[in-house]
Amino acid sequence: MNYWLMKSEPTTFSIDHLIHLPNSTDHWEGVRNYQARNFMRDNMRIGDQAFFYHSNCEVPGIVGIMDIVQESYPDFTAFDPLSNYYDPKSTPENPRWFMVSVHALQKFDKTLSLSELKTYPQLHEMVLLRPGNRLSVTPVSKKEWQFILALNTGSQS
DNA sequence: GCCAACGTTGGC
DNA sequence: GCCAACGTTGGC
Repeated sequence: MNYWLMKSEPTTFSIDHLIHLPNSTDHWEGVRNYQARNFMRDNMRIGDQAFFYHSNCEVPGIVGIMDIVQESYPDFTAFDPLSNYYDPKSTPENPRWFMVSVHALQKFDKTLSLSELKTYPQLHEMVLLRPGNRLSVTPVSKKEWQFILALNTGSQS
């Protein structure tokens, strides 16, 4: 099983949005970066788990946990001229962008902030924390995953 | 809202 | 295939 971190701007799509959908499940739309796409398309498997990360907001950080419930399929928002994610170069015959389906497992009581994550030497190698990293989908090592989960023991909802 | 870092585009 | 110009991301 692999572990991931997936970013979303909460004003666009937050963990609360996800939790309140039927089955707390939705497609993860709008990834328009090749490296992030490749992680989703080539490496994500059903049962993998991912941190839900809020970016570009007051307190950026990890806000909960998801699991992958459907492996990659074409991101249909790319086909919709009315979508913010429309890309005329992606067609149903030859899709360029892909999405997975995610399911919320848990929301943390409190955001595990980026600034706190940066204080732990155990996390210094995290892809998220690498200088200049902007990838919206990044791998998380098993050790990093377990360390972060342990930080939240006792503060889960 | 600023801006550094990075990715993409497109002329040549 | 180089690389300058431009657009985007996302912390601050």
